[in-house]
Amino acid sequence: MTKKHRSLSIKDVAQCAGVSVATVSAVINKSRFVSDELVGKVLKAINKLNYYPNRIARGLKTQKSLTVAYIIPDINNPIFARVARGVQDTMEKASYDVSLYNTDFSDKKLFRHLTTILESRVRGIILSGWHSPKVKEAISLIQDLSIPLVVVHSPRNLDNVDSILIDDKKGAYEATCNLIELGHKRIVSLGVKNSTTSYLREEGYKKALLENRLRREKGLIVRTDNFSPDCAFLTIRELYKSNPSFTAIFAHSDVVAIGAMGATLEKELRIPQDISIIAFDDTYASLTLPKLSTMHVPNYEMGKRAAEILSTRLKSSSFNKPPLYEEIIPTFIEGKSTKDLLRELS
Amino acid sequence: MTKKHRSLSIKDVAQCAGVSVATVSAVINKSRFVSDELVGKVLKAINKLNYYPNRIARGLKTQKSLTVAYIIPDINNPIFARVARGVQDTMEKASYDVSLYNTDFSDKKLFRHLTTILESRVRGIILSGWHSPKVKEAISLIQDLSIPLVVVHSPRNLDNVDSILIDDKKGAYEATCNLIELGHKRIVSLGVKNSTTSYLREEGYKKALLENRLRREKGLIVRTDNFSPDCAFLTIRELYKSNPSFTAIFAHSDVVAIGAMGATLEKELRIPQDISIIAFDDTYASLTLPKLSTMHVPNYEMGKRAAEILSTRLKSSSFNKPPLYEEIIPTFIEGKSTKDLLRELS
DNA sequence: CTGAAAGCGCTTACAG
DNA sequence: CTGAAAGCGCTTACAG
Repeated sequence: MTKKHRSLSIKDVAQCAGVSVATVSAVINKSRFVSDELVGKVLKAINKLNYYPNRIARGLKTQKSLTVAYIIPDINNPIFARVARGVQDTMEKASYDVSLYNTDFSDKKLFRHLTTILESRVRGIILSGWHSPKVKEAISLIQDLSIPLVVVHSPRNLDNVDSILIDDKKGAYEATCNLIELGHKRIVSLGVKNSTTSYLREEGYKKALLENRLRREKGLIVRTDNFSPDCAFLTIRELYKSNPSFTAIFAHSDVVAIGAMGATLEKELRIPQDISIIAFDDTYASLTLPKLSTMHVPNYEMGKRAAEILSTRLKSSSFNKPPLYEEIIPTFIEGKSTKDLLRELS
Repeated sequence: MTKKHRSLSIKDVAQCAGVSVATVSAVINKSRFVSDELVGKVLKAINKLNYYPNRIARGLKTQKSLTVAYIIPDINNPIFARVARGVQDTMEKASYDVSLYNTDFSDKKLFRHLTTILESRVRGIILSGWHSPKVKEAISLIQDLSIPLVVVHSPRNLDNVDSILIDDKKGAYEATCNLIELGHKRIVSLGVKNSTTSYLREEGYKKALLENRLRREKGLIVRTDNFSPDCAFLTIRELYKSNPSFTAIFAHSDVVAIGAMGATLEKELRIPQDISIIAFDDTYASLTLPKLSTMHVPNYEMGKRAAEILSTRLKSSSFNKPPLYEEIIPTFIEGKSTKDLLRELS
């Protein structure tokens, strides 16, 4: 249609409206008073030409871009997808775009993306997920360029950066107490190897046993290879063979809980009549049969909060305030996978 | 640290290296020969200053941005999350960024985002998901500005735009045939109201019955209110009361299949011994107990393909080629939710 | 109340 | 082989 492939500029509008570019700019941005007459002319020209102001050029001139970067391991993980929505919805209100970068837990990808991000002169960065130790290096890189950064679901050993994360230990403590209150005494902790998150959840489990004067049995603390149902299935199947003396399982995530459910069913035990299961995350809990009781992690809200903090930092007034550190406590969601042993006895 | 809050420019580098900006530009972009000596100086300066070239400025000058927009209903839907990864991974290789926009099926949001997108002078757009009829208007808007567009999982009634979608009818036909081959004769079609996708899947179901000379029973074709397990649960529970004469269910998605599983279990029937279930999408199929047999939709690959097509369009040579229309056939994934009735008989 | 002009950080002919 | 200068599309003092 259009002969030249260049998109329209403010000059074209100015010419069409018979005014100066300064005036066009002023009416677009309402940055200074313009007489009704000229406003009318400009608006007419904009409509006639189907003109969209060029954000890029504006960003170059004003030295501020209107995009923020959101870095995660993988958008296919529902945890990050939910955080992402929280981030998007909030930044959108402040009329920012958000560009998404998946690292797949790879340092190489992380740093490659970081280069792009820094070249893109984003206004701020939100980083989430448990990356490798090198993430510290990445963070310094960002901070050296004094780009506002907030971190969610992050490693704990960071300081000097706004962080928002889950109180894993407390959540696990509450999950375990829940089981104990139902009368369970022999409770499995189904964790995952090499995961800080899982490590903390195990700590919470231990604390709950301790406080309730229950014996901690080494054999009931198991760790599977990764956050997948299949690994967890094998681990719990094995446990049924070697040490089938438990009545409940605290699974460190919904995903591993699903594996535990499979092994339990295979053993021809019923959930919750024979075995109670409580999970963590609330990603898939509402889709299982029976529905899993789980510790709900408010990922959407965490993303929202992260974006709010970032927005605040972006208003330069609060640029130098001390870093925020917010720890969110998961809440118990009752499903159908836990049973009250005491009620049965009475 | 840095006194001025402006980020570094090519000028700073030029000055530090004692060369002209043209030379700095040349070494960064390898756009013309530069003597080893000057290359060395420039590189040293870049490192010393910790300089990142400004993509925005480059985009302004070259009249091409390096970002594409990806518009979807909701990143929390695993279908779109998977497509998104396909898009990201592919665009990334071509060193594009992708900005993500969620519409939640709202026209208002769609058009608001579109404004932002057009102002951002993105290089191309990928649109996916079943939006309202207004999506046609959105598409013309994009095409009027001759911005390359490809559409995935889209309405079917579009022409003149690169499209990549699922052959729902064929997939459903194969799912149903699968059940028929296993000896099932009374098969439920569990669909969803007001969904084109589901409508097409129902067509495939009917075709399979017809070709296999099975009677089509009105009572076995049910439609639930939306793609949620709970609605499907109620619908199938109702069906067990009113017309419990079937041995298999073709569920139009994994999510509704989960509801059907719940109702089946509630009725104290076993899957697959008493009732076979086959689903569609392969979003949650691998997480259910038993694992659902399902029709796998290669969302990642579709996103990848969409991005490839977009990349090709971006090379202006193929700018005017006729629009592509690719229909992908889902593949059967065997789970544990279907049973061979015939084998039992023999 | 409005316009002419400088400049944001780049790239790219054009000289030399 | 390299530099000076114009210009991408804006915004914003500075005049008037």
